[in-house]
Amino acid sequence: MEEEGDEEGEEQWDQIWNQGEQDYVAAAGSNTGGLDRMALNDNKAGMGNLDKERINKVIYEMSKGSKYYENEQRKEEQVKAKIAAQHKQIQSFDAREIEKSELQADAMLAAIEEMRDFSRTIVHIDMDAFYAAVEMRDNPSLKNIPMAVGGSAMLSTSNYEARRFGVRAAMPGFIAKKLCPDLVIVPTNFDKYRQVSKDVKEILLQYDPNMCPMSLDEAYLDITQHLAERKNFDAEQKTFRTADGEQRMFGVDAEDVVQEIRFRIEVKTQLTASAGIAPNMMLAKVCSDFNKPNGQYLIPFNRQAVMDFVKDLPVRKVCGIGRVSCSMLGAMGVVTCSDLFRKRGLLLKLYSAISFNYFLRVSAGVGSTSVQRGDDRKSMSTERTFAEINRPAELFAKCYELCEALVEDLKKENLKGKTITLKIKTIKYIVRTKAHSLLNATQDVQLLYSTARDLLRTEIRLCSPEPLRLRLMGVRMSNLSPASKSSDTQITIHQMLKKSRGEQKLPFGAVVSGADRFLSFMEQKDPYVDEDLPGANAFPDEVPHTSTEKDNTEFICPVCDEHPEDCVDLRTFNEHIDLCLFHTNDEKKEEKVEEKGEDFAFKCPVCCVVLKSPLDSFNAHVDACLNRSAIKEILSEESLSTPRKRSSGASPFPAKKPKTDGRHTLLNYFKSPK
DNA sequence: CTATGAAGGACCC
DNA sequence: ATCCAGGGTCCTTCAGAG
Repeated sequence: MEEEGDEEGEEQWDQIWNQGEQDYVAAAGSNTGGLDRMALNDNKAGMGNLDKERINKVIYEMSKGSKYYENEQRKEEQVKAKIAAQHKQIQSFDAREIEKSELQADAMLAAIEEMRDFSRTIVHIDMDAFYAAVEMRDNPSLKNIPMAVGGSAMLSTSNYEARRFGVRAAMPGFIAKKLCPDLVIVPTNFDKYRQVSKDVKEILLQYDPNMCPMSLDEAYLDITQHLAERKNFDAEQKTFRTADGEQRMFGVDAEDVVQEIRFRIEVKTQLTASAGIAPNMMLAKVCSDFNKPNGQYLIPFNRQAVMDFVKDLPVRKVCGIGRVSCSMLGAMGVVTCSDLFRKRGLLLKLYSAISFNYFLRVSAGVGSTSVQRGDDRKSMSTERTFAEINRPAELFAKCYELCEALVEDLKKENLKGKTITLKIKTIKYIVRTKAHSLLNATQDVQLLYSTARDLLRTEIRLCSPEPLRLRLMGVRMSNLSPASKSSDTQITIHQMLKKSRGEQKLPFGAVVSGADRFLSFMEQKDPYVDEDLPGANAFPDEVPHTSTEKDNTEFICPVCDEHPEDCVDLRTFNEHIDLCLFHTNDEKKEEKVEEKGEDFAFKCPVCCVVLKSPLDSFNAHVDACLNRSAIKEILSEESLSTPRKRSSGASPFPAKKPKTDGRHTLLNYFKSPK
């Protein structure tokens, strides 16, 4: 979107350009109960102060007392504490230190100046109120009325009518409705936006084949090459016509080219775009916001022009300096980019090298000039907000759902990953993440779930005997690598279990737990068993009276991995899980494993070897077994090329292994000569 | 002492 | 009556491993 939700520029910044400091001071307005981060926080010109006050008041009235608001207050306190700590630190510096730092900073600045580059013409294109504009285009009845795209929980963007009421992106729909009772909220339609985005991209690619899209509605271009070639264009190559046949010819300068781009976008999509033209990406981005909507702005390609532009530019306008940084900087009197320079001595001492370098570059108006498409993605995730869930069984079920969804996405892009992160948000909006890395990357639902489930289980236990009350759960996969061809043909644990199910008695260990089966009949969708299971519709509280037959093999507890005999239906099963969670601590569990050591053997579902190792080791073993190609790489020998054929006598795993170094034992084993 | 993984945040759209 | 998203990236800090 062209605005971040808490800020935007609708008209030229004339009135707001020098307003940074006032904004900062005024932000702690009385209407928001002193909570800066709740305020409308807008820079919009053309909105009377009265309106602003009213809007902030409505937002505050709607928010105060809510769990959300309380959490915002908590976060606000944290920021205040950070600022206080910073203040204390500042006071500990003496003037000479600062002077010394200034000299150092000047040296760095000289290096930055060295790298200043005016040779590239960078353009940032930004579609105006993109989602809203698309919806209005496709449904003219939405034009001229305040509307927004999103849901009652959150708006993605709003049209300009709605913005007059203070309705904007990143605002929950129910508050927006309060601000503007006539507001029409239409649901997002990403497929449509993607299509429009594609149409726009097609145009942009003609000006820069390496064009770099940042999202559906914005992109960076380097039109240097195009400008050079354009000099030899004939009239026809610079002429475009509207749908009505009205034609227009464009010039050869950067501004002409951008006019042309925007013209073509509008002809093709009936949507307007704004653009910024500058010697680097940082400036181009700021510029595209300058004459929004449907405008463009160019910063002349010389040092003086850049410095003039940057002089009074509020740091908040710079991409990368957000709400928190802005108030931290504001607390030491830094509001504009030139303030960054003035306070360079202080900043050097206060911030990390990376941050400080970034600040210096901003102060000098220096930014990146290479619009390289970022390489491959780093992570993939799914998360969902829901009405409170606190029953463990339901939490595990949600977790499984998310894992399934994530795996589906991973497979779409043919990716596998090593690190699994569970994200939870409590009903108090407290966010926590827990991560665990596997030995080898995987794409397998069961493996993903078994890991995520363990993380979730730990969290549930952590707050025991209180229930874990969540409003959001998410699963992320990182440490990604392409799922190789060999892994396409690799035997999945799914298939493996299907095969071995008949002859194998439980336990399978942690890799395939009871939760899987439990979930599978809850969802009427069994991951690896074809037969129908009882109680398909029984979740969570309804007892499947239709099945009186006692088949407790299906009730395998995701906590203790056992199938307790007293579980005859879902109700008793849920009770068991609760009991298990709240009365079994980790020590007990480990004792159990220890105790049962001898008869508690796991049979690897992949290589069929029986392992008498702790659960952790067993998991590690299966990880390894599942990824035979990886093993091959480690080995590059013949001995384990067909792990499944190994005789049961020769375990591919050290029989007894201290579980503390489980992570590397496997590797060591493979490396060491037999 | 350093390279690394986990956890937590800030930011962006 | 309802009562603040979801998909990413990058940076910082901390702790334990090598």
